[in-house]
Amino acid sequence: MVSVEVAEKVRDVARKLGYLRNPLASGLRTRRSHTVGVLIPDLTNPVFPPIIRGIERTLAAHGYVALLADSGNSSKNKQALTEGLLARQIDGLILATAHRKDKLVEKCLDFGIPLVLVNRTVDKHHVASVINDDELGIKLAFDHLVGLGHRRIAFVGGPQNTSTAHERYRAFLKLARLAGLAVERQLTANSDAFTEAAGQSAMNRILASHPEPFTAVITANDLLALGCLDAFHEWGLRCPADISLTGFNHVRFMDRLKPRLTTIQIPHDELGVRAALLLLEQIGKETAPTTIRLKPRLVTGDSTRAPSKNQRWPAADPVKAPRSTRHPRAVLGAS
Amino acid sequence: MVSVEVAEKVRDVARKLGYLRNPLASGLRTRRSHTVGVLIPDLTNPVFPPIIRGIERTLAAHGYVALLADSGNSSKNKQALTEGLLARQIDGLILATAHRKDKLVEKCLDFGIPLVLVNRTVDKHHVASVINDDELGIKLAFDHLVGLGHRRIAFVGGPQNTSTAHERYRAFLKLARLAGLAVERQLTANSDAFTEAAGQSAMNRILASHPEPFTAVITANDLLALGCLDAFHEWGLRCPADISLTGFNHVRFMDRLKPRLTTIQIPHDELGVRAALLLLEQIGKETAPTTIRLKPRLVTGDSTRAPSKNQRWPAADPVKAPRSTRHPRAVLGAS
DNA sequence: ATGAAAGCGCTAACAG
DNA sequence: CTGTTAGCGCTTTCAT
Repeated sequence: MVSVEVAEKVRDVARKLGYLRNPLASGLRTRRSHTVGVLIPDLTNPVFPPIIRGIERTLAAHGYVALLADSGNSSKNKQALTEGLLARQIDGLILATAHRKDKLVEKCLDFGIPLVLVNRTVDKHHVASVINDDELGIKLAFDHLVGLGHRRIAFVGGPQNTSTAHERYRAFLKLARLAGLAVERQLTANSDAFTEAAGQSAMNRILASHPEPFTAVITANDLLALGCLDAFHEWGLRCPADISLTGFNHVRFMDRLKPRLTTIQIPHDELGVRAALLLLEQIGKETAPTTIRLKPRLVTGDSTRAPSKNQRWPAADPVKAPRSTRHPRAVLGAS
Repeated sequence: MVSVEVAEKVRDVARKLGYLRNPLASGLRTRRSHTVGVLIPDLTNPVFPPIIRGIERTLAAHGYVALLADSGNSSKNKQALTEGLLARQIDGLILATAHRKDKLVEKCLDFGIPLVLVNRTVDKHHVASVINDDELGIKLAFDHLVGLGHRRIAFVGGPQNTSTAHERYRAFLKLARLAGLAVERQLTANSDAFTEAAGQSAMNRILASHPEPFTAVITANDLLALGCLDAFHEWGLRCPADISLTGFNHVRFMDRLKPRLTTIQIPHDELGVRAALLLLEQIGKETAPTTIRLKPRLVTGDSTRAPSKNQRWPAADPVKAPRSTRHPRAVLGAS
């Protein structure tokens, strides 16, 4: 070994000459690319940026870099993009796109690449996952509403092929049963996307079934909640005067809406950080698949209040406007 | 050459065996990684996700993949992350972090790597850039307000070391001069970040100088506009009853705020798409640095209306609350 | 035309 | 312990 100061000098000169070690070449030899794939369903969905940020920051701190791929909610893309990532010799993969039964997840497991699911997981929990405690989240909303005196509570859920939507729906049914509330089929509607348009249409379905008046709605997602507000508007219902409403996810700016939305805050940043750490650990050495479940908390706005004695309730269907152009493009969302 | 069908068969078998060409190895030989670095200042700022999405989608369509790095607004990180990206043999670099005089941009130019700036550019425009036409944007807002009858208009700008903030500020001064409006120093304030907190404090400075009443405010960014709303609230001013307000960027959900914000929509997606295309072109062959300037458009909400005959105006400073904890963490924003 | 061989930049295994 | 060499998977060049 040469003296430390000479070594330092060499390094200095190397830097000055603009030498940068080529990690691709070294990776060719060591089969380590120090690169991780991150596949998300839709960057535009406000849920994901903070997660990605957490992932990226943590990876960078460990000398890794993120290959970002946005599937645009298309499973064809998912497939193709993942193949591209794998070909690029990524050391591991973080998927934010998982469905409850997910072909791609199975393939990746078969492939044997270190894999971590974030935000959503699969039914068979044999994959490392970092998710929100959705049951707790719904419980927080439910208890909050019941505490305010609500007894007839409706539910607007998301696509049941995602673990988040499914868990939230199940949690609602369970809590309602435990609390001794009659769970009427009419009072729940699951939409096929986590979007405002889908939420609006779900709430419309509930209201169009002319149920006995209910005083509160729990939704599985903030965007769905926004859609409910649109539906309320159509039917001449006021929030929170006639109906209380809760969201889920605490998307930015929700505290600046007409009624500030009461919602469930999930630790997005930490979700990303923990996912990255879990993956790095797995890359280091074989590990048994863990599921990390982070605790959400309730953020109270003013979209919830005690039920009113003289609730206004629509006598008939609203006059349909020619076309509600509020949501021109159906952008598929996610949670 | 063997027959086409045999070639096809071989490819099929190769796929079935799970063969994926290793682009790292081929890149070692060809000095093409088919990889592009994307450096952004803060993923959490709602301006960037759609830009990145546009970039990522376009790159993917051309067989490229994005190495995403989030500098968290720190220039040390910028430096380090960029070095990491360059070492990884990226074929090109997209920077969304540029300042008007940007050391890093100069370095990258010296390095000779294909470079495209997006959203913001540098003063010496010798770099390929895809930006918004900020002068036009401010003109749209200005003309809208003047058209409504406003004559005394204030301006809240952003950090003048970014081209966006600088252009918007200059455009405002120019338009005011051309329209023959007296431009009082008191009526303009540039904040040091594109955040709600910075906007609030800037508007507070203006109001605390006790200027002759003004009837409208143009801001250089939606988040700054939100901060202005907070300041209005502190001073007992109503928007739009007492003061009209315009934003800039058309951030999502701005159309659901208390007063729906009148703002300037810039084509974020296209910004990303065009930046990616410009970079790919440059990677293909040496090209003269172009600046692409995309056209924004006005989105009218109800934060703007004709000036009121009986405008309410604060007689004294507001009673200071112990501390406005509205913005606990100062998160540096960007535009 | 077809096939063998060299080498991209690096590291790990190997002699010296 | 130090210095040399082979080879990661691919492309390109050079013989055949």
